[in-house]
Amino acid sequence: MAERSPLSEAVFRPVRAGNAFEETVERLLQAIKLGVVDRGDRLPPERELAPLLGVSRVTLREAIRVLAQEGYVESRRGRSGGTFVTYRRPRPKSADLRRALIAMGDDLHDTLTFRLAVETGAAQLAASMELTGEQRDLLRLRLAALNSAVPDDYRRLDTIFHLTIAELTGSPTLVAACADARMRVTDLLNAIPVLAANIDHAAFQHDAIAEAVLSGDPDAARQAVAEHLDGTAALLRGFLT
Amino acid sequence: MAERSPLSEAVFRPVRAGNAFEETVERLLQAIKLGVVDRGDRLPPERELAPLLGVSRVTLREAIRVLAQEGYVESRRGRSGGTFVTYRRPRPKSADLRRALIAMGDDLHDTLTFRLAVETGAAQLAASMELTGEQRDLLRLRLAALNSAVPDDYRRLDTIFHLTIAELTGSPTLVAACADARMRVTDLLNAIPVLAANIDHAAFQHDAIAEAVLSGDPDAARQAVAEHLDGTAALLRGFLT
DNA sequence: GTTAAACGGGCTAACGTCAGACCATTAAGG
DNA sequence: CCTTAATGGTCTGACGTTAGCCCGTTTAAC
Repeated sequence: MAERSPLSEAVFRPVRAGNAFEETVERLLQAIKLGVVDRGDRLPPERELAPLLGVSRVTLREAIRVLAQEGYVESRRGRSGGTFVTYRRPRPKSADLRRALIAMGDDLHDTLTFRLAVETGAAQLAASMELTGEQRDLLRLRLAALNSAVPDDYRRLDTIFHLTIAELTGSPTLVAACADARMRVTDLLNAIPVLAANIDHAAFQHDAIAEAVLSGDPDAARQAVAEHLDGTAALLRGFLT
Repeated sequence: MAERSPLSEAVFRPVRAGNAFEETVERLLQAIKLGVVDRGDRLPPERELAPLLGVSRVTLREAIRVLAQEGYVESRRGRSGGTFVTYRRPRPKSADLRRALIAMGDDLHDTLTFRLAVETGAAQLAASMELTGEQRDLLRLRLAALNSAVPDDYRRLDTIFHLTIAELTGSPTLVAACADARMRVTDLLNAIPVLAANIDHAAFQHDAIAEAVLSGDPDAARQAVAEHLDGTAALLRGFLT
């Protein structure tokens, strides 16, 4: 009789996360923090971006205004003007991390679980598909970029590598889900120092993931992603104790 | 430079699927068609449901009005009144299925891929967790209900069984993702006749899934779900040729 | 039998959002 | 150098959405 149950909660959950303005800010932040648009890059012109986001130009501009005030972007007028990303990842501080972790509360388990599910699912599927030459090249390219990243660019290229796996499945919904999942841990990851030892370890795992996907070994791909994400999850949970 | 790429598309996709009214209709249809609220069940009172959906009562009532016109629900006033589900799954017609399949177009691959990813991910995770006695009982209960379902109730209880797996992970986001994925194939599944042979085969697979989850065998759980969903996917794709 | 609680049904005034037109600024192209 | 295209910046009028209040109906509780 539709008592209060997780199923009801899943279906009777909010239809929208906030008002159009807030959601637009959030989405632009996602693009910036995930590094889909890098520092110095230009956002699409307002007249293109607004319809892409399904929002009026007025609303989009309000969102941009806030981001400009917060120092994420800068707008320039005139031909070959536009809105440019100025965001710099802040220096990681473990105090930030603790605060962010505590702020997430119960959502931490939800977030990490969801991320593990969608990313392992994506890797498994990507590895079980017939990939075109272009797709293989793309994955290799992204892996190489990640492996030769300077520390400042590391998180950004790591994100893009992970999303590339999802991209290979050809499911836009799955890519979006992985992007959302990643976004929910971005602030946490950005607060973790990028240490050489960690990078080496991660690089090893990234190679394993790419290798498994390219050689068409679904189980190995899933396993490699699971181990990789479990490492991050354990690291984060460790800060909570 | 943020060219047109799957990554940009993922992050510069619409912030909302439609207006509040349309999304509310869609969500209520989800609740009804997935069978979270069964025929004869009452929806939560408008004054409770509106805030749950994050929408004003006016908007909710407009959505309900449409659903009432379409014959999905009926409202009664007075104490112990409310809005009651009257929806009956229509007789499956293969013409409906063809039409629905063609209408989905490219979304079919996206939908099936996404569903496979999230449901296998959920099963894998559920099987790798320490389940409480209550959780184990819940899963057994839902499996038993499904196995003794009359044909009319079959799809509904099948949906609930699948979502129960996701529920075990304790991740509301993952449950929501599975519910969304399921919703996107509901119309297709409802257009497939419920044949005894298919049910038997599915029952076998459902047992395998539950068994794997309960005995804590992640790989078997994932595998069983994958086989189960691949069967459905193949069936659907078969109708397209 | 009376009362009060729990519903759906309907108003209104304020606010958010939209589409579209127009202005201001800058640099590319001729 | 001048023109024009491409951008951000601004305004207006219409529409969707909201919060809050009150009404009408039904029935459970007393």
